[in-house]
Amino acid sequence: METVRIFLENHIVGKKTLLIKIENSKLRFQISNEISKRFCNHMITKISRSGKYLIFFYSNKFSLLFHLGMTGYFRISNYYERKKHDHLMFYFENQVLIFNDIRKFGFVKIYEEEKIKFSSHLIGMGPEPLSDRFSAEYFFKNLYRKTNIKNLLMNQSFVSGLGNIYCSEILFDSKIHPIRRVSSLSKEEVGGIVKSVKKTLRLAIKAGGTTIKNFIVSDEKVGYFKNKLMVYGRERMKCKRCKMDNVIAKIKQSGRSTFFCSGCQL
DNA sequence: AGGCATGTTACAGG
DNA sequence: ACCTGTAACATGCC
Repeated sequence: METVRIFLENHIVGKKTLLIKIENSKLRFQISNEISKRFCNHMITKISRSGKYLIFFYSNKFSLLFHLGMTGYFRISNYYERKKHDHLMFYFENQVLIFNDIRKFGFVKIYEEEKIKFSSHLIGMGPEPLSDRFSAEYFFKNLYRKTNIKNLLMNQSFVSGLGNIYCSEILFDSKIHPIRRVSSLSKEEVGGIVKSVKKTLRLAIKAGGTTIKNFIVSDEKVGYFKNKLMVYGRERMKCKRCKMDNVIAKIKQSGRSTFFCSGCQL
């Protein structure tokens, strides 16, 4: 999401929205008809991100909160070319921004600028993983929780923005087995996981994010982190670290796939 | 053909 | 208060 934010910041901040067209209003939440009246002829002043949410700030002191769900993406071009599952178009002077979402788990909502931080979606979020607030000390204070390390990392109220792919990658990097109860983690292990979280995200952002299948940012060269994945999607393959054959395992945790090396993650 | 898997999260219920 | 399962939906792969 950070790479999506950077992409949008580079392309549409400072531009005036001339026309908004709703192609299909059915998303996780219905797209409000108010959107066109409210934002046409106003300028986008800033695009920020909170966890996996994006916020467009407009010059009229209103803002748009987006979530891309599993299959949502933005694309930009010089003219509109219709594609299946397009939901919303923002026309600018020489460009159009399109929000497309196959599975309709994403959404967009309108907020007054002052009120958005109190939105039910943002209010309970944990610290940003790359901020100083997400530290070994913070982590250690949460080891009383009664869950495994994979699910803790996935919990957006513990730390915001980590998705299913990154959680497998992070635990591989820290050599921690995903089913470990968090109460069993030592101070050293917690420190290592925090380091792996920051390292993995920094690398991913540098590589342009993790585009798999439909998670397209644009036609630009982005999404190359998928080429750097160490465990995700590598079931029964050789471990890239310990080199043992056929050791990458795939399990389910709370309904989500987890990949790990049964040789070097303890 | 049909069952299962897929990047997320809101909500219900234990 | 915290944790887990389920549902929302469309598509692709065995």
